Amino acid sequence: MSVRRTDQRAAIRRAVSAAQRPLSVQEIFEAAQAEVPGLGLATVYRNLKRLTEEGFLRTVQVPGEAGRYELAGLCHHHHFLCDVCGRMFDIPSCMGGLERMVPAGFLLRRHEVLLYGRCDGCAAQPEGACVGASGLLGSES
Amino acid sequence: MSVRRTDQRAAIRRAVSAAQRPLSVQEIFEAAQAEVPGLGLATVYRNLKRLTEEGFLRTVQVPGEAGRYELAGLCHHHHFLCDVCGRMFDIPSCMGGLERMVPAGFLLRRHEVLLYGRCDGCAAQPEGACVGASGLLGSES
DNA sequence: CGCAGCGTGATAGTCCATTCTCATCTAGCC
DNA sequence: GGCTAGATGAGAATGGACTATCACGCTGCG
Repeated sequence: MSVRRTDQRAAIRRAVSAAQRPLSVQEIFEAAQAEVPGLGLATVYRNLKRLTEEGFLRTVQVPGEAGRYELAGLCHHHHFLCDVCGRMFDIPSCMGGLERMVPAGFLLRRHEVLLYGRCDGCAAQPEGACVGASGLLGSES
Repeated sequence: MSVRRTDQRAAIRRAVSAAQRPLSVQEIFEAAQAEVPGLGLATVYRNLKRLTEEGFLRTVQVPGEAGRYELAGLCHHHHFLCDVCGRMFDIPSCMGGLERMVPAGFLLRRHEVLLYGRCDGCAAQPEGACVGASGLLGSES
C-alpha cells in the first residue's frame, strides 16, 4: 500500500499550510500537537522530511539556527526575521540587479536576502512586552 | 599582566587577515597549523572567541552551517558562497531600496544578502575537477 | 635567571538538532 | 472483523560544533 493518511501527517501539513510564513520545527510541533494531542516530535521530523522529499515543503535555512519549513512552490520571495519574537515572515518583493554585484568570472546561481528587525506586532509593543519566541503560530498581520 | 603574545594567536590573526574572505574554523585551523605545527583546535576556538570579543574579528553566520570569521571593521558588504569549493568570498557592493521591501509596520534594522554559485576558479574548471572544500586558503583572485 | 600566571594541547564533556530503535498501533484492503 | 505493512511515540543514540578541564609550557616582569 504505502503512504497512508494519518491525522498526524494531516495536522502537520495543515500547520505549515495555514501559517503564511516559514515555521520552525517547534512551531510546527506545537501547532500540530494542538490538533493531535500526544503527537511525538519524531513524527514531526519524519513527516517534515518526507513532505520535503515529496516536494510539498521546502526548508528555509537560517544563519546560526535550525532550518524552518514553508510550502514549496511559492514564487520567488525572501524573508524577514523578527529580532524580538523570532518569527520569520515572507517578503514578496525582490530587488534585481544582483548579477551586477558578482565579480567577473563568478557564476551566480541563486541568492538569499534576509531582513532583520521587528515585525509589526513587536515594533508596536512597549519594548520588552512582546510575545515570546516560537511559542505560537502567526496570529497577526 | 594579561594578554600575552603567542605564536599561536599571531598565526590565527594572520590567517584571517591574509585571506580576503571569511574563513571557516577549519580553514583557519589548517592555515594557522601550517605556521605553528601542533596547534590545537581548542586554541583556535579560544582565540577566535577572544579576538571576536576584542573586536578584531566578526563572525559571519551561514545558513545551515557553522559560522565563519572575517576581520571586523570592514565596511558594509555581502558574500558569495561557492557551491563547489565551499569557499566564501566578499562582495563589496550592495543594492539599496531594501526598505521598500518591508511591509508596513515592520522595522528594518539590518540585512544579509548571500549569493550562491561558482567562484571564478570553479566556474572555469571542467565540472568535477575543482579543489575540494575548505581544505585550503584563498589562493586565487 | 626566577617566578607567577596566562596560554596551550589533548581529550572529555556539553549542548542541540535530528535520527534511530522498537514495541505498539492503525489505515486500508480482504 | 481480521490481517499486514506502514505509522507512531518515547526515549535512546548519533553527529557536529563548541567548551571545559587540567597538567605542562612559555611569556613577560623583576
